[in-house]
Amino acid sequence: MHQAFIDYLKKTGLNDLELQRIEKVIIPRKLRRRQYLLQEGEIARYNCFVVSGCLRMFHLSKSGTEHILRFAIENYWLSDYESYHAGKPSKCFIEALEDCELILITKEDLDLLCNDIPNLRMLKDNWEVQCSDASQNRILSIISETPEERYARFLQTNPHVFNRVPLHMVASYLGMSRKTISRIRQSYGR
Amino acid sequence: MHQAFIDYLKKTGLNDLELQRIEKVIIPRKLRRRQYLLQEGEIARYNCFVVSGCLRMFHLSKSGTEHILRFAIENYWLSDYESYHAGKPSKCFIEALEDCELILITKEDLDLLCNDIPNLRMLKDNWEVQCSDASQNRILSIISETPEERYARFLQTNPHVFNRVPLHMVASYLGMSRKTISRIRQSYGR
DNA sequence: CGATTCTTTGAAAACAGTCAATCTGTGTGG
DNA sequence: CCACACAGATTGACTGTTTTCAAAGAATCG
Repeated sequence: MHQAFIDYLKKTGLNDLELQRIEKVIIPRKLRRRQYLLQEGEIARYNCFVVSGCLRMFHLSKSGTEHILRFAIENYWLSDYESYHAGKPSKCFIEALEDCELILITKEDLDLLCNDIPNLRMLKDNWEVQCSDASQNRILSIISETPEERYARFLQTNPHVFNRVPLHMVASYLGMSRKTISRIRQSYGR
Repeated sequence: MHQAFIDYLKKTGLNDLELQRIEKVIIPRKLRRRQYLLQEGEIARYNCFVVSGCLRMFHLSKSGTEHILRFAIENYWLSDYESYHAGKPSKCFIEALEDCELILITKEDLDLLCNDIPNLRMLKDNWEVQCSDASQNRILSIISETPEERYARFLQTNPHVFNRVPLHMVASYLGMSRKTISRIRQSYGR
């Protein structure tokens, strides 16, 4: 099942020997809708590549409200990197929104592999750069734009996510109530 | 003047040879209050280490409002990493809020050095992890907390920044108006 | 078809933003 | 040393928007 993962790696120019080393340590995992990959308090030991499916990472406040920090779909990497990097208990949950096929790698294995395989390291560095750019843009969006603008930006930037997740989760991701997102759609279209 | 920078590097266990290599390529730079290190449209060619002083990076919206993306004080690294990594024109400004002493390194030089000096690479990786953790927490804070809570969190997490920058910039960083931040202080103390 | 999940909607209340004026403290130059 | 300018902080009245809560309407799935 993890052929998609291999293909993804091959695009980056890894040779067969390197591929074999990677295949030795990866852990394929299936998740059904509503299953959790990570729960609050656990340590995120794995970085997770999404072969198929869709997940969300969210935080649960004391008052019981969920706040979505990220979505992940095919070809995304996902983990609670704060927990992953520091080895501390996570403050978040990661939940499958659809049935998922995932590839897990422990931080130890991935770090070792990255030391020996420059192309893999590049891949990882690129992903991290992408993430940090996305974070910065998201921060700017939240502090500077109106709800309308944020909605429009999300729709434009993440159409593939938008079409797969319930609207109230988009609202949660954008930091607005579902009432507000409904109102926007009314005037803004769709 | 860049002795502080050398000391900072030494703490990470670099040897003298490595230090010499680094010293060859760094560019000391002084900025006076209100001077810009980077302006919108320019490419962020440098990563910048703050020896002394305080800076802000902000975005200027079409309507003329400034939105602060980050502050930097002593021992922080700073750049518009979106521009820095991709070599694209920046959407932001970086401005000195006080007279500053900085150490600049071009991306090319830093990348080369990091390839040869594992300790330096670790240093850089650590900084990036810190940044991404901070971003994630900031996002969570904005989408899940009330202005009061965000204010309190900033006060607690960044007291050294808080005491050095004008209040309306804290407001801008937190994504609220100065009216709101004033109101909070009235009830919340100070 | 029944049950669950998702989306919209209404009315009331809470809240934050705008604008403009005032107040404060700092520092500069005459 | 004083006067003035300047940047920063607070305040008030008003406006507009968002949240809350709850309930009803759609849509989807087994």
